[in-house]
Amino acid sequence: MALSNEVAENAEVGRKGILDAAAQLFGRQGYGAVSLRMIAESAGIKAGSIYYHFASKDAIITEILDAGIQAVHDEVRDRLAALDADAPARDVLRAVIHGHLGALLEHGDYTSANVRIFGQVPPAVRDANLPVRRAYENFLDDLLSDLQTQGAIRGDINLPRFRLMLFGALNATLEWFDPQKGDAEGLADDYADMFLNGILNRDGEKI
Amino acid sequence: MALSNEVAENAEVGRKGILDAAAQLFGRQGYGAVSLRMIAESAGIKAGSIYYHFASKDAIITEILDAGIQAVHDEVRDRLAALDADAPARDVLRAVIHGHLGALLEHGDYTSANVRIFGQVPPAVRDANLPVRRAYENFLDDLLSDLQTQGAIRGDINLPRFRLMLFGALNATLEWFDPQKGDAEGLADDYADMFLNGILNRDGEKI
DNA sequence: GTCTATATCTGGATAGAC
DNA sequence: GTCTATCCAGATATAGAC
Repeated sequence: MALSNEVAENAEVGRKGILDAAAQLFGRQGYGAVSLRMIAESAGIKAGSIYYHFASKDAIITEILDAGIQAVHDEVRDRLAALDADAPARDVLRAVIHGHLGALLEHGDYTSANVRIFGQVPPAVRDANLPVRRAYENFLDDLLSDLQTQGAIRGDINLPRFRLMLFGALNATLEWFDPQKGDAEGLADDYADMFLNGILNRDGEKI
Repeated sequence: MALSNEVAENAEVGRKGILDAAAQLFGRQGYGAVSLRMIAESAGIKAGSIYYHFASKDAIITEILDAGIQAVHDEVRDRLAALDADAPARDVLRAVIHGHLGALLEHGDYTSANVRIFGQVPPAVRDANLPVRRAYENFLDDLLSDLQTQGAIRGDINLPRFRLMLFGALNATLEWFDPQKGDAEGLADDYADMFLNGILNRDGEKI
């Protein structure tokens, strides 16, 4: 009986256990600071065993990076799908911001690992992640383009530049926001308000 | 004659040569990817010689991080000082954005190194950089607070949160903007416009 | 599928000659 | 102030037992 139990326990670690442990460590400590020994210990196995599942450290990173983008893309897509077909532009943009920020701050080590370590990995690994990134960028650019054509977004806004600005601001929240202490949805509300309406007081114009 | 020339050449490398080489490499490749041997080679000396000037790799980083923040702080302060005393809030905020972005993108390896590697260095090094960061943050918070009291910034804007959002968006430009190809001042104009006025079309409200 | 043991390399750091 | 030579710790990765 002991044998079959041990086998079952070992089998549970496996590939996913390594990926989960690695994603958590990379997201918190960065690419260079995390060794295969640390990943192995966190996953409950020995360092050498990792090579049964992955060919290299970079192979692990590559998979984590792709999963991270995909999770954000999926979350944003789902929130948009939940809207009414005739939802106003404000709600569409809010859904994007809430989805992106929610995936980043609340769901998961893969998304935060992606944001944190993408700039630190070797160029070859970065290149491998580009197709998935591009797909998400194109998805958003199409959406924004529609909103601008409809007249909801000002015509003089440079859309790719706005997207880069938005991503920069949203992704940077990882560096200081703690979802345990603060309210991620409230943060998304504040950000959406600033992006959509600006910070200047317009009382003078309205009156 | 040869002797004195050689001494002069060697003396020119020294402390500053090491810092400059290190800042450039760190800013481009990240903390973990840059070794002391690489820094030494780029500075034109051997790795062992670095320890005449610095006690450790972290001592080099610490100095670069402080210089980076200070350069941005100085640039923003100077641009504000160049304004008329009764300059409108729009111009004050524009000066901040132009100064921060200008220091980041055009003047120097130290500022970009700071943004790129701050999240990668050991905690002790990060802590050492905090006082200089805090000083810049407090400087901006005081400025924003004045503008809000005057009624220029909407009363319901959470100022520390706006500052974090602003920094996130501005600092992220390092990841994609190339000042050789694009116009940094034009970029600052676009960003300032989006932050101050928002991206939504307001024609309907005005008419 | 995981273990132990180890090969190989590269990193930061030190000592002493010049 | 810089060089050469070297120590030592820690990294990725491999080989073969179980």
